[in-house]
Parts: sequence; structure tokens; C-alpha cells
Amino acid sequence: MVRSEKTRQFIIEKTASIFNKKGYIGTYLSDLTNATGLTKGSIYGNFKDKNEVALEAFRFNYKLQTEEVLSQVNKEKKADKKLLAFLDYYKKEYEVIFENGGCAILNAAVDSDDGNVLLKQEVIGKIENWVYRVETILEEGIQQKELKEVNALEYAYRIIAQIEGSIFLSKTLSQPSILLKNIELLKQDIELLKLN
Amino acid sequence: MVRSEKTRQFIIEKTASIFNKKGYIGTYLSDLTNATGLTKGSIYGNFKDKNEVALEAFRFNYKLQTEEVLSQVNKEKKADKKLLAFLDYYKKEYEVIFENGGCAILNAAVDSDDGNVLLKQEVIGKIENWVYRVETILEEGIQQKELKEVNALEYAYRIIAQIEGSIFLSKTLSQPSILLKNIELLKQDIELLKLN
DNA sequence: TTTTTGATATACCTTACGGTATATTTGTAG
DNA sequence: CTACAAATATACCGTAAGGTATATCAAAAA
Repeated sequence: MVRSEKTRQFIIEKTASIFNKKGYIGTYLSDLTNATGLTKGSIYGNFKDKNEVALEAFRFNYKLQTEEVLSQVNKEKKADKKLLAFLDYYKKEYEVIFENGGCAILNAAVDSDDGNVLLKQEVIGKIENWVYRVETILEEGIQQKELKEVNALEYAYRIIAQIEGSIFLSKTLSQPSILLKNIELLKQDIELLKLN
Repeated sequence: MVRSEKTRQFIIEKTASIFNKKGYIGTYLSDLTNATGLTKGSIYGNFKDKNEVALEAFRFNYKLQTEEVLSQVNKEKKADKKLLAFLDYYKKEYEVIFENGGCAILNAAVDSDDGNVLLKQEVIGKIENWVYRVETILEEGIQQKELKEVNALEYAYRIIAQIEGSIFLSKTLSQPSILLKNIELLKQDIELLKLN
């Protein structure tokens, strides 16, 4: 990694959670310089504008929160185990997510609801990808006769809505137990989905 | 209503959805003057500062979205009917909610996550109140032997998380069907909760 | 060791933000 | 119809935002 690429990465890492907590407009260039110890000149030497930093910050947050869980999921063979691994991730990592400012997808989506088209498109793409992955797990499970026949897409939407809503509620009320309990209930649903 | 109170109300009505869409920091005084046709002087004659407008705007949005549903719910006698009325509200009114920028509670909570302590407290209070009302309906239903015995508080959190998550997903992906389907599934859950 | 090139810091610009003091207008009471 | 009070508009302020041109510095090549 050349020098500039290293600095770019450094800026993204140091500012990602700030963007997640304070939003695009609410995160000022002064926040970026304070968090990195760099100057505006240096930041603008590595990024086109604030928007580009925000976009990369979101990608970083997304990777942090979602790509790790996927590797956990992929370790499992059977559909139900995959789904349970997926849910267990939130059980284990909710503290990290909370400290980081909550679900990056939810924050970025709400934040970019006005104007910020690039970020909005990015978020939509990530959600669709997430839905697709859950849907695929379900469909493969159904095909392998591991799971009952349900509408995989609808079921995926339901699970994801439940997770997002639970993280949101739990974080806003500062009550981790809400998330933990709802994850537990989702796991029960998955158990009921299993064929014998 | 005296003249000033009328103007105050006018400002709140005209700016509420802007705050809901663009957030506290993202809504500028110029947005407020544009939306109302008034000047800064007039706005500051009726409100202490932007924060006070934002707070009242949130209260307005909350009333719009939540107090109407409660009147619908209170028309019903039996617990299951109350819960179904509650869910039906979203089925009927999602378009209005979407046009208004989505769920005011979710937006305000995410928005006020940094710094805005007053608004944050307000939102937390509203959520707690909401949870309490759903919890009470469930408990009364259980007492009246209309519903199966479940943990009312946990069940309330689950329903609310599902609704919030569904509105969020649905709105972000511009797919009302996600919300509608999930509401349908929640209604099925309520049916299963009924005794006999 | 010197030169060159890319990265970072400095100093500055424009703009528009939130907010305020004051002038003007408008509705109301006498 | 006038005088007063309340509400609104005007004109302004200080600050800090995002962004840029230029100077300085550091690392690698010659």
C-alpha cells in the first residue's frame, strides 16, 4: 500500500464512526481534522470532497458490520445453521455496533434521505444485497428439503426488518435486552422452519 | 387562538415535514423562511431558537402519526381488535407517512443521536409511552382471557421493532409491499394469540 | 548528495449559517 | 380616528462551514 493509500485508509478508519454517529451534514471538516490530526489540505489531497469521505466511511462501516458476519455464515453448511449463525452475530457483536453509533445501513439511509443521492444509492444496493443473501440461504434450504416451503423473499424482508427495528429500539432506549430477546425469538422462528 | 399562537402553529405545520425529512442540522433557517413565507425575525419572535421549532415540529409529527391511530384503537373493546386496528392504521396510512419523510420517531431518534439532548429525551419518552400502550392492551387482553399468556412487554417490543423496521425498509427501498406484507404477518401473529 | 516528485501544511477565500437589534407594520382598544 | 402594543420585516453581525491555491516538507530516484 503506497503512502497516499495508507493515509486514505487512515482517514476512513478514523472518521467512519463519526459519520455514523453524526451524519453527513453533522460531521464537519473540523471533525475530520481533529479525529485524524491531519489538516484540510491533507484530506483534500486524498479525497475529492467531504461526500467522498462519507461514502468511503459508510463502505467501511458496512464491511465492519456485515462482511464479518457473512464469513461466519459461510462456515455453516445447512440453511438453518447459516441463519442461526447470522442471528448469533448480533447477539455477540451488538456492543461494538452500539459503540459505533448503531447500524450503519439504517443511519446512512435516514441520513441520506434528503439530497445525498450517491450515498442513498449505495445504501439501497447494500440492503438489496443483504436481502438477496438471506433469500438465497432460505431458497437453498427449501430446495435441500431442510426448511419448510415459505416465500423466501418475504421471509427475508421480515427477518431483516425485525433485526433493524430491534437494533434501533434497543439502541435508542439503551436496552440491549430488547435486541437480545428479539434475536432469541427470531431463532425460535428459524427452529420452527426446520423440517423435522 | 391569539395572533401569535396562530403563527406559531402555522410555522410548526409548515416546517414539520421538512424537519422530518432533512433532520435538525440539515434543516436551515432558510428552509423555515421559504416554507412559511415569513422572515427570520418573525420566526425568532415566536420561538426561542431553531431547537424549539424542531422540538415542536417533532411533537406535531408524532401527534399526526400516533394520536390518530390511538383514537382508532380506543374505539375497539377487545384486545385483539385493538391490536388489529393498530396494525391496520399503517396499512391505510403508509402513504401519508412516506410522504412525510417516514416514521417521525425513527428519524428524530437517529437525528438526535448526537448532541440534541432535549429532542432525544422527547423521543425516548414517546417510544416508552408507545410501548406502554401496546403492553397495556396485551395485559388487559390476557387478564380478560381473550389472549394467550405471553410476556406483554417483550411482545410489545417485538411488534414495535417489526413495525419500525418494516417502515424503514419499505421506505428506503420504495417498496410499500414490504410494509404491507409484514403488517399482514403481524396480524396473523395476533390471530394466533387469540384464545379459542 | 542532490534532485525530483508526491504528500501534507498553511493561509486564505467565499458563502451562508444561526442569531439579534432595530425599524416598520398591523391589529386592537380607547 | 388615534394611540398603543404586539407581531413581523429589515438590516446587520460574528462565526465557521466547505473548499482551494500555494508553500513546505519528506521520501525515493539519480
